[in-house]
Amino acid sequence: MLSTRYDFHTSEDKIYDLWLESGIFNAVVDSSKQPYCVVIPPPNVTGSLHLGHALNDTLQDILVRYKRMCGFSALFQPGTDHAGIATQFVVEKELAKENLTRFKLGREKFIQRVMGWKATYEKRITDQLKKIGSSCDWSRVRFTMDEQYTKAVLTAFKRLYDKGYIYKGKYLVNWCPRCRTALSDLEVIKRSEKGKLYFIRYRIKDTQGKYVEIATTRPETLLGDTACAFNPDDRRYKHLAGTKLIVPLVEREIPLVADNFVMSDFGTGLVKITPAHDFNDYECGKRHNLQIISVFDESAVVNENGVQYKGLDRFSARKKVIEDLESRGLISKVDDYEIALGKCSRCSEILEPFLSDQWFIKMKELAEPCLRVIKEGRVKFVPDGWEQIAIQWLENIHDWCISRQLWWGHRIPIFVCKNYGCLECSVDSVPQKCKNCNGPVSQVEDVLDTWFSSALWPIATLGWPEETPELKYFYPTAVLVTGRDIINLWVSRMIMMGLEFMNEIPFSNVFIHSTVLTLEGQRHSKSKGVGFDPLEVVNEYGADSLRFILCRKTTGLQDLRLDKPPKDNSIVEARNFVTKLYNASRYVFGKLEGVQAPIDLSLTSDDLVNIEDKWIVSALNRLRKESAQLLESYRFGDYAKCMYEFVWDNYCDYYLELSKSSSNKSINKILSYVLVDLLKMLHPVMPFVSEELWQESKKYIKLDSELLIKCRWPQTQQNLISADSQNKFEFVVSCVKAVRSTRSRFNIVLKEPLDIVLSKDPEIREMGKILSALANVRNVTVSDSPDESSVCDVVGELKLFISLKGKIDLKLERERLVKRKEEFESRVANLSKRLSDKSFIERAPADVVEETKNDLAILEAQMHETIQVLQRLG
RNA sequence: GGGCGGUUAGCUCAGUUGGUUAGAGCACCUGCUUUACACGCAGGGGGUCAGAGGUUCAAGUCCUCUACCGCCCA
Repeated sequence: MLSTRYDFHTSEDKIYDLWLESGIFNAVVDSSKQPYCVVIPPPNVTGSLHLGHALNDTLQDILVRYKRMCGFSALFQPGTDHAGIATQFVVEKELAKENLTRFKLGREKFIQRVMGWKATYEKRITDQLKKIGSSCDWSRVRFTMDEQYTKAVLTAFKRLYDKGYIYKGKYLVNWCPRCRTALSDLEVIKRSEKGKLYFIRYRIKDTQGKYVEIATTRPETLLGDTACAFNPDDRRYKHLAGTKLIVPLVEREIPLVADNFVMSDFGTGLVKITPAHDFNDYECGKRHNLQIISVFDESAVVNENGVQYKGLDRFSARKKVIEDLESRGLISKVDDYEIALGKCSRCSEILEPFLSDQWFIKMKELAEPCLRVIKEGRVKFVPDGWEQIAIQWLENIHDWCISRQLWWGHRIPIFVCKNYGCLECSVDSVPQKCKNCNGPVSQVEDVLDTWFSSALWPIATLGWPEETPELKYFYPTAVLVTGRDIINLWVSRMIMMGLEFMNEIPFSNVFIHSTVLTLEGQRHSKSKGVGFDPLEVVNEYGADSLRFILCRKTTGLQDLRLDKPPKDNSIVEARNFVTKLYNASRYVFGKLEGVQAPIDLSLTSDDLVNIEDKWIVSALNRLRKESAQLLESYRFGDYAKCMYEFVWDNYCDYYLELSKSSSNKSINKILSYVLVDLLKMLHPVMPFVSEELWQESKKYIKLDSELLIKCRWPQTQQNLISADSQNKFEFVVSCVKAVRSTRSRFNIVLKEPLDIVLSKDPEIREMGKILSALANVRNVTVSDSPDESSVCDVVGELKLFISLKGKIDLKLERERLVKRKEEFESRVANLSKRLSDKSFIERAPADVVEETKNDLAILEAQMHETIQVLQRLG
């Protein structure tokens, strides 16, 4: 016999091993089956998984397990992402603890260090995924820097390069001075922060005391000013066009130009132009052929162009510049001002626009087909609406800066000739000398943006550029499950690459799940000590509980709030549900214990003797259809909810209770039949406990599969659905509720039997048995003139009298009935009013009018019955 | 500034194409050692559906505006 509580600690590892041994996770290219492939969004090898990963993974695993049970050949593709900047950042932090830097180590040794880190965290991540039950094909784990994967990345690069889509150039890019690399615009976090607006006086050349006043939020960049500008429509400055100004402190002569980008209502309407350190200024500089003077080095420290400020970091430089300006009386005013800042999405450092040599991909050609498949709905976003994020981005697409000045990543396969700078892209071999001039060559130092490699994830994990059987069979994949924050960074780019290299979309559906937040609305973050670690919850409550609650809470909302007890009891709700299922199974097994042969589940209508038997089997068959439909349409929350309600309310509260006194010889068969089905339908969301119970039930029940995970999803049997049985049973349940409610009102314990009288024969023969079992009703008789000491409830279209013989508190009962009566009256009034409204009769559809008339008739009857009962009470 | 989502019970959320009395879980109150389960059973209280206006015979549901919260883009 099983213990009263499910011991997930001993069960989970054991069950997972059982699955592993069975080989069921291993994907098979099987032409007799339909493929179903889900690629996991590869977690970064930076650290351990958080709740967001747990959610992401749970949803995918639910889909994969469901589809596998539907007979698909499933591949749940696991793997991890090398995450260039992020991983390099964490390893550099480790080095710092040892007083080391990557430069001290050198590129090769540094890469070794990172590889060590990767090995540790890749294992940690896969272990975590196993802990929460993911049915990934572990024989196919991929890493974005694997040899095969690297080949895919470099091949993709070369093909794009050969097509002329990749170019190199000196551009102003978003630069992280801490990571010392360029970033793409999508990796910039834009924030608005409190800052200052400085009003600084620039002397007009060839005058002694004449100044103009400019406004800037970054006074230190004046060291690199090469112009000042105003809007050509601004009357205040028109007359000064063409004059020269002198930059304070560096005493450089610069022109005053007119340019449309200047907003006259900003500051004084006059701005300084620093093309090397501001994106707008850079464009302005191009328009006016301005000189570009860079005053920072790659760490944002002032270089020799900043003369006396050389060696100061940008923040100290600002302080010093302000001091010097003030001492010269050149600052006329300082205002508070909200400034827009770009921060590094990895290390939060304030970014600096930086002029440097970078590699870019022309995006127009790639974006167009991607935009088309989204707009045509060939790639469908669920819940719908999220495609707008992609569309908006694709319609304003910018070229993509793909070079990163990092060491950790795929080194750009371009070789530069030292003589003339000739470029050669080579993937298969390392060129020794220049094709054109035989000069010595060296490879570009930069690596590729991580997102360049992850954009290839669906094709590269399946073996591209080789034409592997897996690629042919599993591509395009079925659905991509991910969060909204990487729709553009990742999803759109995967579609582009899929279309470019496979000429086919990578997935037809994109499910965007919620962002997991704490109850207060913060993101869970281990480093900030906010929220909790999913593994901690798995340890305390079991993987099935975590999976269930994440599934249950997956509705269409952009956020999902989840915390740990005692603040948030959701996880307890899930754990209780697991226990409930477990104990219901224990009950069934208890009944089967000692029965000689394992019970055969082939069910015929002969087995369904009682109304509750027909009801539960009918409802079960409806559930088979409903649960499948909900999963097919990604309505995870509703799927969990309908399973929960069926198990708890229908199966446990009613059917199990009734089975205790059932006269049906087939009762054990039906109990088992329903239970086995529930285990199957719960398996996607609660794989461990359902499999554990399946294994246990093998002792008593003839099952069609050794392992639950290998079972076929139950098919709906239309002939077993009976609306009539369900209606009848629901009627009896309302009678049960009426009796229970009366008991509670008059403090009549369950032990004491009650007699009831019905005003009409409801023609449900089993009613007495059910009422007896669920409400301890002794006798049910039919009469419309019950004894004086009865209380009455109107159930459906008849009256239910409960004989109480002196136990009634008349006053209490009268009060209750008056309240009842008033309720009926107001509802009757409502409906009569509606029906007496000519426009309602004329304009509402006939069936609605008919229905309303019916409802009114019933309500009136109920109201009259109630009034009668009241009169009798006196 | 442009686009999107949210606002329903103390909390977290459902509420299908408008149609009787707006639901669930948790929390709360009352009763119960009913041998599957106290991680339980039974009963109960609690909502002017963010606000204003409109469309309609009929609005939590459709339209407009406002407020607040969040996300994306500039």
